[in-house]
Formats: sequence, structure tokens, C-alpha cells
Amino acid sequence: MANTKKMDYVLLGLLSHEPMTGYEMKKRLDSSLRFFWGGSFGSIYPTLNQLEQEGKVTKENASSNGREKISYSITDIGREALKEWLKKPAEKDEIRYETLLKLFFGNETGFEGAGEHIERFEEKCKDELQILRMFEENLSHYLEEDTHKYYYLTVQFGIRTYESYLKWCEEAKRLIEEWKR
Amino acid sequence: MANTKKMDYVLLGLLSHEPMTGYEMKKRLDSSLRFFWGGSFGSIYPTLNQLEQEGKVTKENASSNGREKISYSITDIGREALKEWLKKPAEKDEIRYETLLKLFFGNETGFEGAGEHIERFEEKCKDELQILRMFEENLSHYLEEDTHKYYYLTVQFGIRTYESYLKWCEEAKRLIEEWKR
DNA sequence: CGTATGATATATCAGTTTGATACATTTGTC
DNA sequence: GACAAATGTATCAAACTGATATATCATACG
Repeated sequence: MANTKKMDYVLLGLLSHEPMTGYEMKKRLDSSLRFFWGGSFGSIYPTLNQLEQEGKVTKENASSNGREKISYSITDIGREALKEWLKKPAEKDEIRYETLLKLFFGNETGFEGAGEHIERFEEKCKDELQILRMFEENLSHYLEEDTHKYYYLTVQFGIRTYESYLKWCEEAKRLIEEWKR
Repeated sequence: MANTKKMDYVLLGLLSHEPMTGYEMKKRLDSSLRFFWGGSFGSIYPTLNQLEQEGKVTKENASSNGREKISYSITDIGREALKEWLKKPAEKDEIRYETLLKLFFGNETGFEGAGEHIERFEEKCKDELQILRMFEENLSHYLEEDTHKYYYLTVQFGIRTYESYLKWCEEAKRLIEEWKR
């Protein structure tokens, strides 16, 4: 199988911004990248060790007192590998929405159940949208920096997307009410 | 770990509509469900065997002549399990867009590269939107049937989503042009 | 009539990722 | 001083993907 492993490039990408620990990478995945990509410790730490073996990152012991802490930095080899991957077309863009799955099979539980799923989804979207608008507000002050421009584009993507989800929720709820009668 | 396996319910859901083969299930995943869920043979066939062991589906030999063919049907136990799962709130809704990942790390390759990724994404979205509009058109003739109503809602979701993606593409391209200067 | 291509159909496997868990220390707060 | 929350690394079973293997049937083309 061709190299389909994505975690390599996610971590190299994060390290292309600045050196950091595995724990910090997880935090980035859970904040800045959360709207379009995820990742767990179970793949972060093993991948970092593999990247070091390949000479794409270097470790540096950054322990303070008793707490173990390892700071990773990207090497020239790592940056080259990242750039090559970035130049290639994206292979896969996919969504995996359990809400839609449950909606699709909604016939088993009826309009009532479907409506509840949509309302829960709506609440979640509102929350996410609020977070994204905060990101947008914060970012708008630092748009001179190039790195932030790319970040800004992805935030805009998220905002547009969630706004359209909310519109769909309205429409779907209206249709369901109509069908109930 | 709590039961996080989703394939069970995807297959039970498909069989709740009508009996079919594993191959047919794959086709449904690649057509009707493609916009919000996926699945591969590597998880379909083993899961079907497991579901049979659990008494949630029954096998029926439907071979014609030399070609092996197994038709699966959902049992009462299976339908009960499906209903219970459908009643529970959706656990996870996520997108995984390699395009956005490459865009986020765009600083390494610059505005030129970022623009190319967006344009490729735009083309893909236009294609998908066209397929979805075909689905919408076809479905609109059969909306009396309840099963189709739920399907229709997911198609509407897809259409709204891709339309907003295309709007974002326009905006992103405009911003990039502005930043280039 | 032969043959090439694509669709139908089941099955397995290595590689990738998740979600859970374990363990230990540091920081903040009441 | 005690307790909770955050920081930090690490591993593992279970789930899933993408590739591959194998075989038959339908069809179109010369």
C-alpha cells in the first residue's frame, strides 16, 4: 500500500510552525485543527518516535525537575518531506456524521426521534460556531503574520459550514413538522 | 472500551430497509450514504458474520449457478438492537478534510500552492453537488414513501453543505489574490 | 465464436487510528 | 494542607481502511 499515513505530516506540519511536545501537539489538534482534523496520543507518540528514527525530527530533553518532557523540532529532511506532501493533491476529504446516519435510518424510530437528533445537532453547531467566531475575532488582530492567514482561511471555512448546517436544521425541522401532520 | 463499533448499526440499518448481500451494502455506502458515511469490504464481511453469530441477521444462500451469493436479512433481535442505538444521541460528528490540513500548513508552500488546493477542492465540490442534485430530483418523485423522506433530508444536508463550500472557495480565492499583492 | 472488459460477489490481511487506561508530576484554589 | 485540574509520556485492544486474491457472469466487439 502506498504511504497513506497522515499523522506523519500532521506532526511535521505542527513542528514547522515551532518546536513543541507531544502533549502540546494534541492540544493544537483539539483547538486550532479540531474543525477538520483529529488525532490521539495513541498515534502521536509512536509516530514521533518513528519520525525521529527517520531523521525527520529531533528530540530534546526539556524536563523540568521531576516531570518528563520532550521537545521535538523539525529537521531539514522533515521539512522537505512535508513540502513534498503539501505539493501533492489532497487524497481524501470526508465527513463522518453519526447524526446523519441515525437520520437516514430514521424510519425505525419515526419523526419524533429524527427531530430530537436534529435539535441536538443544532445545539452542538451553535456551540462550535461561537468558538469559531472567537477564533475569528482573535485572529483578525494578527493577520499580518502569514501563518495566521492560512489559519484564518480554515476558520472561515468552519464558520461558513456551521452557518449552513444551522440553516439546514431549520429547514429539516420545518419539513418534519409538515410530515408529522 | 464501550461498544464504539458503528459498522454493526450501519449494516443493520441497511437491512432494516430490505434484505441484501454484502456487495449490495457496499454499493449503498458508495452511493446513498457516500456524503456522510463510508465503509469497506474489510469491515463489512467480518461484521456480517459476527452479526449472524449474535442472531441479529440471518444468512440465506442465494447463489445462482456457480456464483456464490449470500442474502442477509435482519431479525427481531437485530431490529431491536438497531432501534436502541437509534434512540441514543449521536456520539461523534466529524470531518476529516485533507484539503484543509494542507491549507493550514500552507505557509511552507505559499499562496500559489494554497490556491491550487482550493481550486481542486472547488472542482470536486461541483461534481458532488451535481450528483446530489440528481438524487434530489429522483427522490422528489417518491417522497410519499417514508423511508425516502429521511433520505431526502440527508440529501438536502449535502446540497446546503456543498453550496456553502463553493461560496467559501470563492471568498478564499479572493483573499489569496489580495494577499499575493 | 472467442475474448476482453467491467460488474458481481466473497474473503483476508497488514497497516493506521481511536479510545481507554495507566502512571507520575505540577499548578491552582479553597 | 488537601484536592482537583492540567501537564506529560506511554501502551494496547478494538475498529477500520485500502489493497489484494479469487472466481463467475454479462456485454460488447470484431
